[in-house]
Amino acid sequence: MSRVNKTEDTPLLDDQAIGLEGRVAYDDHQSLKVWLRLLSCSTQIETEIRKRLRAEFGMTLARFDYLAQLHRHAGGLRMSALSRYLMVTGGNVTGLTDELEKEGLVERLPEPDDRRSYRVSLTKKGSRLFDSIASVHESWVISIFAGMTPTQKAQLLDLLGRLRVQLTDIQSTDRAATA
Amino acid sequence: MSRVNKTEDTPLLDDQAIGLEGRVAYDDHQSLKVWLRLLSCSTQIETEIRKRLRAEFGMTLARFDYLAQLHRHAGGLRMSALSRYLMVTGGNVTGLTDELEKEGLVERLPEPDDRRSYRVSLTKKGSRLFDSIASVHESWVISIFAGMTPTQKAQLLDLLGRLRVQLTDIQSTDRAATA
DNA sequence: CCCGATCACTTGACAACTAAACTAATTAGG
DNA sequence: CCTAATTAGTTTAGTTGTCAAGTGATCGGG
Repeated sequence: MSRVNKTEDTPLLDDQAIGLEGRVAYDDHQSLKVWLRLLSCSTQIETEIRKRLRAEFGMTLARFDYLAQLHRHAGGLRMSALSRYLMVTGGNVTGLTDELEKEGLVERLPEPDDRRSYRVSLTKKGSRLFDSIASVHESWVISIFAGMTPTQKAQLLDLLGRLRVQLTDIQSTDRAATA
Repeated sequence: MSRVNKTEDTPLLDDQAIGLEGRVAYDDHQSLKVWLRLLSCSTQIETEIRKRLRAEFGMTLARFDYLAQLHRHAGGLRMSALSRYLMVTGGNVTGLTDELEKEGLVERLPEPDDRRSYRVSLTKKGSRLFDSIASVHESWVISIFAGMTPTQKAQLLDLLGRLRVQLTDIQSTDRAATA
């Protein structure tokens, strides 16, 4: 959850120390401030949504995400693809699938071309359940962003887009370094 | 980690469905898109930093955050205050304190006015360790935000500030509802 | 072919966190 | 004072996720 400092924006080191150190040069901790605030917002929203999902629907955020991915890919998904979309490990997907299948919300269908693999898909019951939760979920998100104008939201979306570009760059160099 | 949809920005429901539902009215899923992208960025940065902290310093993110809070509050902090700053439960703080104390990085000092309470503080060793990590940590963050100009970072900081205002509003009404 | 490498998924051990019950100290009202 | 309620921290059990080893299916070069 927390990273360094959620509630305040004071630099971790004073400017003089950084200046002497000479390593990060004259950024005035701006990047650190942005990151800490970004993290703080993200964590708070996540906590709030998790709390409401549990309180009103007895639903876990992980399961909701799982169902949402299947909803978006109506033809079903391989478990490996789910693992990538959800950004969790395969072992976790196996466990979630077991539970959701036991409750009749999803089903493992055999993959004709590859007997190692399953195609996981929403059942009618799972689809109905997701639909009933999704619109309420979106109304929560809308209320969280109610303090921003559409223009501001568009700006935020754009700025985060730039950030995302940098992130994919960094992660591809990580992979290159490992390989 | 994942929420609904990290890798794409396609709406969960098509516009027509929302229009018929009439509940969230003409937002065109903009808020949902922003939230998903915000979450995606935050999670990716967090994962990246966690990975580097472990690889280069054998340090957990939770412990680094813990040390950072103590560094910012040089006089030491009560464990309850740490719990609030780090946004974790008290039980978690107890466990982290036990480990860090065992390694000689922090110390529990008795609180003269209140014998129920401790004042946790960095030791010299803990302080040195944190200093050595903090500047490298900030350089990582700076490189992650390297794709944005200072002006863009300032904009992002401002927009997230607006979001945070809304969040504190929502959470105070939550508390009021519970009480 | 076939054997080694890879891939899809499963399993089990473990790490990190939460929630709630618990202990001990403090505060406030009668 | 004394007792009830609150507060600080600890403990325990349970949840959720990771990591790494294991199993069986598939692919590809000799």
